[in-house]
Amino acid sequence: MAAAALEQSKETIASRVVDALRDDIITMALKPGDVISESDIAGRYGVSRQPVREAFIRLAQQGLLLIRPKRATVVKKISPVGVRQSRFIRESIEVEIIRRVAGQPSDDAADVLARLIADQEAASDANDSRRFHTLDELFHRTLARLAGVEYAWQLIDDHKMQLDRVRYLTLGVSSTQRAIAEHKLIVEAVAKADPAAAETAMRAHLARAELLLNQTITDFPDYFE
Amino acid sequence: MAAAALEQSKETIASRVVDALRDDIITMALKPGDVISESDIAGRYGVSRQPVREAFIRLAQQGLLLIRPKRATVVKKISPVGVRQSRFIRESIEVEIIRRVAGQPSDDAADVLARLIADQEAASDANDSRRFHTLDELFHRTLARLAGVEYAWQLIDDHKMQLDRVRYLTLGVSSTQRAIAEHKLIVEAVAKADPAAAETAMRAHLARAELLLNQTITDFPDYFE
DNA sequence: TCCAGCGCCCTTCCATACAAGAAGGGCATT
DNA sequence: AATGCCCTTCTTGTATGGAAGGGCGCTGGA
Repeated sequence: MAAAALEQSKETIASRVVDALRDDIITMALKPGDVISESDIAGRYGVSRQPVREAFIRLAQQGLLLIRPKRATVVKKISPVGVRQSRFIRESIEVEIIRRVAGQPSDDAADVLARLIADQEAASDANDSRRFHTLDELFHRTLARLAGVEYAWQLIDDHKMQLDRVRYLTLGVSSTQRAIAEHKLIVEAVAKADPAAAETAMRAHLARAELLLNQTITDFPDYFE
Repeated sequence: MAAAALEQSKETIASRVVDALRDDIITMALKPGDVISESDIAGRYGVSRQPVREAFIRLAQQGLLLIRPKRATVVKKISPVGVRQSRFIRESIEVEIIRRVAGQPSDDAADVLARLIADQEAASDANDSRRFHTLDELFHRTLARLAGVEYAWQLIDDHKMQLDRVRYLTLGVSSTQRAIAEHKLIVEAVAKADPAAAETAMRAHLARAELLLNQTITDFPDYFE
């Protein structure tokens, strides 16, 4: 794991440590089950234990770390049950969002979404799966904005980190072509102002995460509870 | 505000402070906009600044406090937009839950729910609005359990704190009779295994929170952004 | 060979001291 | 009288030392 010096630009040391650790966890530089300690991380980044401790608290609340008092702090293993329930939450909210958007589509909704899909195709052609992932996220976030509940997306974002770890393990595996086709189906339904079709398309799209999860559990059993 | 000594039973000092402060905030002993400081609370409870500081961090992440670096820490005012979006999230999830429960009702589902409603009627007759509120929460939580997504309720619970502050301001005002009637409608739909009717009933039930919010904003404008 | 007890080492937790920034009031200058 | 500067006094942020407790291995006995 890269003991890179923290970027000196941010506000407090504690928040820099939070960002650095979260990135390490999501990118699997810190693996589920890894044991870390305050003094360990403190020494690695050349800061005192106090800001590291506060970073641990924040990340523990986000479900990425597990602080076992007087014992140790470990990178939380991924809970299949938790991931499935996160997916349930996401599906509930995104279905409600797509119903709203398709029910009362704004004038430029379809245009904006179509443009995003075009970008995704470009990223797919360039085999840039990292960028594709970013655009995929932006697509869903844009839907939330169009429904007037962008704040709700922040919630999904928080609880999506678990699934993001799974996704990172399978970067390049997932079929971008298929995801794009599904996005197109969703946008078509929005253009036709057909909420029922939009809901069906969205559920089908999100259902693929279940397959991804099952595949990953068999590939990396040690990372799961 | 009562400077009661923290209950000595819990785990760490920090977690005790968290519980005490959260309770003070939700019950409006600490009002939105109130300025507090680490040393202030530390002196009040007879502990050092450190655990108080960690409690502040946790509560800030839950959206109850706002830490303004080097300046002060204030009890967050209630954001109407935030409350509405929390309600959107809750409605999305609870609708999905009730659809599941009504779609594939377990044998004893209706029985369990009917028993809860009976308790609510007892609490209502006794004018025990505090207990009624607890039972109301248990009703919804039970639905989540029946749908197999109890974890999802924890999420709602976190984001419900804002609305709980609103609710506390209007304790006794809300019509318990009406809420009970709505609960009965929901259970009837579940008993009939009619997801569409259950969804309609649930949406109607949750829609009342909007009225509560608007009423409270006009009654206590200082507590809102 | 097995097992119980003890002690070392590691962890997180708490207390205290110091540093750095922000804000407001008083004072001097214009 | 008005305005700009400084200084005092808050606040939160960071560093460090010790306290409390759990885990694990060694050691002594049976």
